[in-house]
Amino acid sequence: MADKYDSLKLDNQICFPLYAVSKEIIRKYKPFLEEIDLTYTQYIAMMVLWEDRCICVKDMGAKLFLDSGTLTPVLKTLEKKGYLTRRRSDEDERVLNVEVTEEGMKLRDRALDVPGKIGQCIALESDEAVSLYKILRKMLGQF
Amino acid sequence: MADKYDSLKLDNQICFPLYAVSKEIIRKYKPFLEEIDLTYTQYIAMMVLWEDRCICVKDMGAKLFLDSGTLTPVLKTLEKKGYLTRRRSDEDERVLNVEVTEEGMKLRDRALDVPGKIGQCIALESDEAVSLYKILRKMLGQF
DNA sequence: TAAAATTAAATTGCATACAATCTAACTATA
DNA sequence: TATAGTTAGATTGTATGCAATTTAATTTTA
Repeated sequence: MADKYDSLKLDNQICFPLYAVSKEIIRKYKPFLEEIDLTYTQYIAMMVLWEDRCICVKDMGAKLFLDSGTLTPVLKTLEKKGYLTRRRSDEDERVLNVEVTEEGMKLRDRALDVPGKIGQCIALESDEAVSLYKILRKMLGQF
Repeated sequence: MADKYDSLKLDNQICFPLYAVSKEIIRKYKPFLEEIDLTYTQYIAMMVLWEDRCICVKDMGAKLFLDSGTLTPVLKTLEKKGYLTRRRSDEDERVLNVEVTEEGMKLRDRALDVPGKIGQCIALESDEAVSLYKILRKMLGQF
């Protein structure tokens, strides 16, 4: 029954369904986020700003698990859209502070129904959602 | 305590940790997969071929949740590496059959220790791994 | 304090992802 | 059976994502 290659079967992977589910959910976000002219990456960047108002690229990267190679173009796009400003720190010129604009804060109200819409797409029992959340958070803590 | 914007906090998202954990694990794969000259996407494509030997692009896409826009260049790269052949079906010229080569099958032996190495990086209790797997599979089934 | 080391972003190069479009081939139907 | 519709892959364009490198600024250290 069991052969030495079982561990390489797609159905026995734990990472693959993680990868696939993640992509599929982000795909579900697309139509809702398009209504407020954001991509998923832009959306999570704005989430950070909606909470922190002003944060440097490094700290935002730490929260989002993204490096400057990814964040720089995303933040430049959001700046062009008028949702944030980018300004070097006065104390340390290496640091770039990203600050949400009034327009950026207004966007939050337009995003308010996105989480609910996504919740409807996922359809997990609440106990499943809780344990999924806990396990993922535990894993994130290990990185 | 609770405000109307709570649902938009990064810490209250279920998709974000899914997205972040998925990326971080794929990053963990990188050094192990580099030893056998594969990227993660190439690795899961090879996994399908190690099981099925010959499969068309559409069916592989259904298994991997990837479309031809992603798969075509991945399969062309794997063809260049000599791990598979690409040939139009005789019965239906629209269909492209992808078949693993002997060289591609040899690669499976070199990949045998990858799952174990990744398992050590993840460090989940076995009950957590089981419920994570079950929940993700259930979600995948809904797409 | 001058040189070395470190740090934060930006840049470059490569590999995905995916929507939208295109092309060729097959199928259904009037 | 001619035509409309459908299907499978490939292509195009845009947006990530990340490793590696670069640049400028700051910190450490000899």
